[in-house]
Amino acid sequence: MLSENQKKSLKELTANVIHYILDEIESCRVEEMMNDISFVLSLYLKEIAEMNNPTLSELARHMKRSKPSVTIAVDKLEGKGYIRRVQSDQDRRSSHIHLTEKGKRFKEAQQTVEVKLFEKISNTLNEEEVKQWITIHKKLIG
Amino acid sequence: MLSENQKKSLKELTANVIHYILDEIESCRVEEMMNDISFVLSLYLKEIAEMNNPTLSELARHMKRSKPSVTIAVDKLEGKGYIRRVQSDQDRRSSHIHLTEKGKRFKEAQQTVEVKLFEKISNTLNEEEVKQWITIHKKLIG
DNA sequence: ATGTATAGTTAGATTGCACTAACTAAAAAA
DNA sequence: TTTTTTAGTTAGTGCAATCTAACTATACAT
Repeated sequence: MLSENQKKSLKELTANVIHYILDEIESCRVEEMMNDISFVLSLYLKEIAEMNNPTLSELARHMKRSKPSVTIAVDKLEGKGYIRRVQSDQDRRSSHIHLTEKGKRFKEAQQTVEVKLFEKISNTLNEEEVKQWITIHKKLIG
Repeated sequence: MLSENQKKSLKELTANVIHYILDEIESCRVEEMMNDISFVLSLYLKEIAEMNNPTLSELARHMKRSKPSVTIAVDKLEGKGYIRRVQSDQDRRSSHIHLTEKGKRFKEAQQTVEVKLFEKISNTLNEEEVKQWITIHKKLIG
């Protein structure tokens, strides 16, 4: 069992860790392309990057948006050069949404937070602590 | 030095940890009051909760928004019962923005992510691992 | 006391993103 | 073959959030 003091310290630290991560994410977002595309468009792009060349309908289902809304978002992302539509061979009605090189760069930029955390861990902790970190987080999220 | 395999594993795990946290945050937000106030209003409310009964101008400065924008946001939050304006004793032009009980409940709801992580750590890890977690994260964010 | 600066609001315009309804074209089912 | 379903777009609407400009009322400085 943890003592009350340990609990208090742990609570504060978890709060700080969350804020640390959120701040990192925020600063990445601001740096990257917040002046080029809106927050909402970045969510669409993120979802596209995570799915595997989805069709517009699949994307609409995943994001729980109407198809007209998604059409407009995809139009904008295509206009900005982040994605392109590639007509399906199987179904001539539908297109698959592919990331362009610019879109892939966005995806990498999104990963910056992970990379930062990874580097922080590699650079800050010694080997033993890294092993502990891995063991602990496998348990936590597993 | 870490081996290539260890690096790979660590990279994957950091990415998973970030996603885990983001998913938790997302689910909290959706559960709580996303049907009552918009994402943007929740950012205003969060900032108000973090500041100490700010005036409208102070809030505008902190959020880098124009005063008319903030006026409207504060009107909405007041209309929804999350905050109230309290006229300043020193300066009759200005009001301080106070959280209502409902607003305070929002603040607590925002803290749910931290609480969840705290509980996850307390419940999942043994005492030794908790100590390691604390040591490691103090180093990481310190 | 008079002039300038500050706190906040109102008015009006713009933009982004969401929706429904109605449509076209293709696919699937009858 | 004809009917029904599906993929996606277009048109039209509404709301949220932002801005600037102009305003009122108070505070501060000269």
